[in-house]
Amino acid sequence: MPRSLVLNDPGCTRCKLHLETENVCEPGIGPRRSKIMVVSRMPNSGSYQTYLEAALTNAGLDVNEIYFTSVIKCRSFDVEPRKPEFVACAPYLADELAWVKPEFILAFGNEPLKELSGHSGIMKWRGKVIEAKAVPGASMFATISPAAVMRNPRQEPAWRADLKFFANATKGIHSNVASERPKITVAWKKDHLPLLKEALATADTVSYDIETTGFDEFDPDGAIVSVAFTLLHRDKGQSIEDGTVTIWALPLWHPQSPFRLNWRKVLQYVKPGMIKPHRKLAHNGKFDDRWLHKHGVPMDVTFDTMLAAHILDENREKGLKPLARVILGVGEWAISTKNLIDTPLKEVLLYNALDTYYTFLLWTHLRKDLIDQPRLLKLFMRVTMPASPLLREVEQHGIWVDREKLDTAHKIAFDTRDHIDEQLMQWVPDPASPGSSLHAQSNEPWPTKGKTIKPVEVNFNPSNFARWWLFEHLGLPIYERGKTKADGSPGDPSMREGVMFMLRETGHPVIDLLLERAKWQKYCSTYVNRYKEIMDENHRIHTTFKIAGTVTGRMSSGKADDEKISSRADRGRGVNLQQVPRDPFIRGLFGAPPGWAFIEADFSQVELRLGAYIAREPTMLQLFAMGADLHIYIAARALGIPDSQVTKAQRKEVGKPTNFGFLYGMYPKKFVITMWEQQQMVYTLQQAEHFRKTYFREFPGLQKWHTRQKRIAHQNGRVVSPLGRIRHLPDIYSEVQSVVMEAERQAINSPVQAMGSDMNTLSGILINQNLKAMGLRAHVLGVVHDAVNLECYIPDLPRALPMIKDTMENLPFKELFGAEVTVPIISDLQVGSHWGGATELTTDQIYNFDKATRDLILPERS
DNA sequence: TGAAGTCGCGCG
DNA sequence: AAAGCGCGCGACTTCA
Repeated sequence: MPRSLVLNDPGCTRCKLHLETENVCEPGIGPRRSKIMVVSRMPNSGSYQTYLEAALTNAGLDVNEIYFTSVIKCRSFDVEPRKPEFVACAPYLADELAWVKPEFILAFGNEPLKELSGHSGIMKWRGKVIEAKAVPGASMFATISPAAVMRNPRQEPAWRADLKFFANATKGIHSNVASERPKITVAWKKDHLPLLKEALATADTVSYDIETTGFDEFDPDGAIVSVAFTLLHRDKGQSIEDGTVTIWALPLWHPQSPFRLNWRKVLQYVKPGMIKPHRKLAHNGKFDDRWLHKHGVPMDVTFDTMLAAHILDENREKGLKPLARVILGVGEWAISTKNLIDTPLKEVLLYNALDTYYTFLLWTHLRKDLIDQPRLLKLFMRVTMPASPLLREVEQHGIWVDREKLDTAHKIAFDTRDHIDEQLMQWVPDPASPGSSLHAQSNEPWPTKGKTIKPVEVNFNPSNFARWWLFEHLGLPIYERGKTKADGSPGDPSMREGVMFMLRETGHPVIDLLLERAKWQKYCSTYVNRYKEIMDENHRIHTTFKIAGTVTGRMSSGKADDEKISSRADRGRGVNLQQVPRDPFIRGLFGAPPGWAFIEADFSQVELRLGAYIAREPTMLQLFAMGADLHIYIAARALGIPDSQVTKAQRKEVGKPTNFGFLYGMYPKKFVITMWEQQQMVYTLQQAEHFRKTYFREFPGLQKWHTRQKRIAHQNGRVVSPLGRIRHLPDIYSEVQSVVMEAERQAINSPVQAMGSDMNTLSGILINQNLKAMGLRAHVLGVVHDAVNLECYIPDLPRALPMIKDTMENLPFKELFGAEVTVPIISDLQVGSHWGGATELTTDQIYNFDKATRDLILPERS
């Protein structure tokens, strides 16, 4: 039905915003039939508009030819527009779009993106050409809003690159086709292969990338579709800039490839060339290296552009495409489909080759940035880069699972959960007439699904059913609610553990059952079931580490990104091996195969030691010098008991949270909560305040250090760890106080966490090197923030154990980083057949490892 | 049915 | 007024 255009309606009362503004329903500004439309979230204020126009002009656009408008039409700073407001405003923008009919649309921020394209997630969609759902045929682009850039100036370069990209596109300039680059040589025929091999073998630098099919390199159907190289040749003494750059592509398993049937042989043929150049560049090379190793090419990246970009700026996007956009000003070159097999070979090769070329160009930029920061360069070359081949090995090797134990645990976990469910069912009423049940405390009817009348199913996980059942039907009190909903209605009643502890006081028997059930449910779903699914034929489980996954330099572990796509029936083999429950019921499922021993080597209290060292806190340093255990020390004081009476559980549940909490800026209120939730111990706020004061009086260096870190963060916008790792803290300049305070706490935490994780990574690297140099039969199995796990052939334990301990306790800080570490670093070794329940060895047992010790810790394997 | 957001908990 | 940090993932809900 035709509808007249209503570009603006000053009398609009469609949502509450009209009450909050002087100017109801502001129309856009600019000429009708503009080729370009810019859409913000709300009408821009004068200063934003000025800033925005200057930036657009700078990008090469004529602002007089642009139509500026917004999704929300009423400008208000007091009321946050929510769903109803967006719904109310939508028709106005739709009218404007129909009226102006732009060819190019630029959306600023997530809401305009969503309104115009239906997609959410501005960081994912920025910088791409997106189909504008509202205007068929128009090209749409999105980037972050000028407001976000003004709040956080570090975003500015990338934002300006986005604007430039957009401006070029409106003029028909596409940097991906216009950019000058060497022509790509494709090895189409057998005769070409010697040329490629020779070119590789004589290259100074090779940038490489593979295209693959299948899920991971273990997939029996997995194959390498193609491989490409960008090569740098230079004569002696010639600079990198003056060298000769060539690009090559080699089709392998692709259906149109001439080498489809003998792709493995072809790969083997060029292999000597591939591994010859001393500098090997790749973007996330660990992935390619895993595949190449699997297919007999021992390739290991020496300069990874993803890792370099991350160490230089841990907050930025690290994908090849966003980096190419921001650093090189290159637009999209990706082929549209992810299905390489159905994509014409020529396209695949072009894409593959350009990946290597842009990786190469990125390297020329990133290496300069690193050379400008020598400390960061050292850290990069000595820790970050060597971590890539180490973790490549670790991921390939996997960790051994005791299959029989796993089967038993699986059965126990599911049986236990199901048994608890049966008991809980006694409290569940007849769905038809819940009110008439014996236990009913209310007449509220059984809940239904969303807006339908379909009844929800019984579900004891936190769900609509469980909340209704617990808080309506059984009438238990609501102590806590979740976040207020978008429409302003109160959040759902919380069912978290801490709340359940409080509900215990009601004496209702379902509470303990629910608490117990939650534990077993998690065991079932997250652990035993997953482990069973992903265990390979050698009873091993594999993870994927992210070297550039955290802002502090820690490694993270889990599934690879492409394993997370939920549309895939098989959801990948990866699993997080850094969050295996300490309960021996789960942790004890992992271990070393028969004939081998499992070793967990962890740094004792390392972050606390480093905190004391970095803060130069005299009392703590003295206690550590005396060999004290500060977690026991502080747990005893919090609990009001002698040191000797502190149990392992109390050390973990009271000592650690208290030390780390206060070290990193925790306040008394949270201490009270922690004591209650960990120990069900009641501290009053006054007692907690007193305890905290006592803590800081006892360790006076901490307060000064906190002040120092805050000052540094405010002055420099960043903090630096003793080994040179940088944490940028743009939020320190926020106008919102709570955001600033968060950044201040991060300024305190980051150097400590960064140094601990870099030490741990370095340990893994050096231990692995030493194992190889000594010819020991042992493998690193994983890194867990302050621990390195290994498996070792039992006869080699006497030589491996002392080396591991020595390596960790005597890291070459001075030689590698020029740092003088003045706190004792201690490594504790636990050895056994399995991870959970391994025995901690004394120093004497480690350095004089004998049969008696072996029989003690590995009784069934001696 | 998939995508996105929230909650809660596992680890350090 | 509000205040440990760093992660990954499964279950649930809502929305298109």
